[in-house]
Amino acid sequence: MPNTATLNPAKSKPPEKLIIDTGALVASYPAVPITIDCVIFGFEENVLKVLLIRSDLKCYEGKWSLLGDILGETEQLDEAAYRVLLQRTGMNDVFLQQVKTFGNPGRHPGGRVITVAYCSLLNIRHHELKIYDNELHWHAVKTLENMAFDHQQVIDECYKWLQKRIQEHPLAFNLLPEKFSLRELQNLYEAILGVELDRRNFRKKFFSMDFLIDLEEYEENVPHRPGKLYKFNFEKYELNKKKWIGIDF
Amino acid sequence: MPNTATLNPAKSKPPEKLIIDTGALVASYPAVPITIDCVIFGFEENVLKVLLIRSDLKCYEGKWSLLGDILGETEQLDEAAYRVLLQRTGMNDVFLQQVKTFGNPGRHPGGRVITVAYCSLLNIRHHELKIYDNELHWHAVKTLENMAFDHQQVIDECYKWLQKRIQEHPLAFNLLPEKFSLRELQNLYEAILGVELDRRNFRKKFFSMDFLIDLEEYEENVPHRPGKLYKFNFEKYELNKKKWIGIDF
DNA sequence: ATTTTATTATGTAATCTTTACGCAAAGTAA
DNA sequence: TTACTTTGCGTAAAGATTACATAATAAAAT
Repeated sequence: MPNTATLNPAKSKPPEKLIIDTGALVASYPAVPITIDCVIFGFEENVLKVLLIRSDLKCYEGKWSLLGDILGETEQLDEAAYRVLLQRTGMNDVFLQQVKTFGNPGRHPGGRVITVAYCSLLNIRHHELKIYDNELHWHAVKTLENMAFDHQQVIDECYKWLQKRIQEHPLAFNLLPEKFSLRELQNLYEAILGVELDRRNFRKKFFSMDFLIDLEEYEENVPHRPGKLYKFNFEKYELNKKKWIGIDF
Repeated sequence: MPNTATLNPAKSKPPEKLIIDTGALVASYPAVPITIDCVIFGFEENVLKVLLIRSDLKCYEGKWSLLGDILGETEQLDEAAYRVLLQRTGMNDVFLQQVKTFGNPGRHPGGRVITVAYCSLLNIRHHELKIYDNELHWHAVKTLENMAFDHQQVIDECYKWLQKRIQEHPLAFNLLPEKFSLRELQNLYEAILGVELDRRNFRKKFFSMDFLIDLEEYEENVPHRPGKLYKFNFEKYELNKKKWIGIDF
């Protein structure tokens, strides 16, 4: 027994009988169908959007649904999420992260189905959609309605996750073109967080973090003075990112 | 169609045929057994501990396992996690939160089992264990070994979650007695984060947050000058907690 | 009773960060 | 040319963090 266990010999009892046939054990467990749902965020015209399709269930006729699929029998969860993305959008180089599992017994009209929600971020401009089955389209996150299943709740949770996460991690750059102006970056933060930020302080903050590479290039075809273009230095970020957040709540 | 959908009528196709029999649909899905595993953290003698039992599988004989159980057929995920906690420890007023779902197809020797990991925090002193089946005991998190399944990985993820979370949320107070000294609070942070903190600045930080209630009571039976006791003002925290974190990474 | 020791409690100065602004320069449109 | 918008740079005040100093209190040792 490891030295870390603080045993109480008077009370503690070892397992009654060890199970040998683990296969029979697992076969005796009730099983539940598992799906993966992808909340795919994009950013266009200064609006945060999410990719949705029409539900193909009669009882949700006309309603919108997340991109999802059944988990393959030998598939990893992450693997399945990347597969859903690839099958439904044709894209495979996209940010993706598990956010939360939803298991309300009544969430699917056909019986219990548990879904693992993944959040994904992509640049709408860079990744042109090539598949349009089931009216696959971008919808503004702020004005969603007519969602099938519990997908409004799933999106709400992923949106909250994104709002928090984008403040502490360089997620924004997955939603922007590779070359972006500081104004575009600020518009993205303002749209996602729903706040107004001071232009000059925002700029100062990002320059002080020192992860932006000045490309010495300028915006084109803008109806005003063109801004400088930057790209994010992911290599430098990986080496220098904050380890210590600090106690504060 | 909602005004938020940016349709491309040339390419977009509605669902081919709507599914009416959702029950048959769900019944056709492959199903996977689901378990809930609870990573229950406690704090004792300035060491972060986790509650474990002996595995009752022959192939993991002598190895340690998280407290878990199969998800009931009509049970919510959170509900099942609270049930596991109550059944295995006799406690029901404990902090609990979903952290991550683990679905590696090879993680269980008896076949595919997906587990939803919950993180739980409790005060070892306040909640005396009353059930000791399967050698239920506290183990120091830092020196774990001989874990069954992928439970080392599950604990690692929950520990990382805790390290981050405790800096931004008042979780610490679930691990401490209701009345605590600032020294105890600091010891807890130092043990969980694995850092040394300056006593004077730590104290200043917590006083400036202004969520500690000075009980005008003092420690007893300590072999030195007794420190003042405090409790955490959860009501005030709920009203005044930070909404805006700030961009920083 | 006095001294020693450990620990609590409070303070302060220097540095860094955040916030709230001001203003000149560059490009577009009247 | 002039007005307008937006970029880009700057600065001063307030606030937060860091590093370190010292007095006060209680227990234990002399």
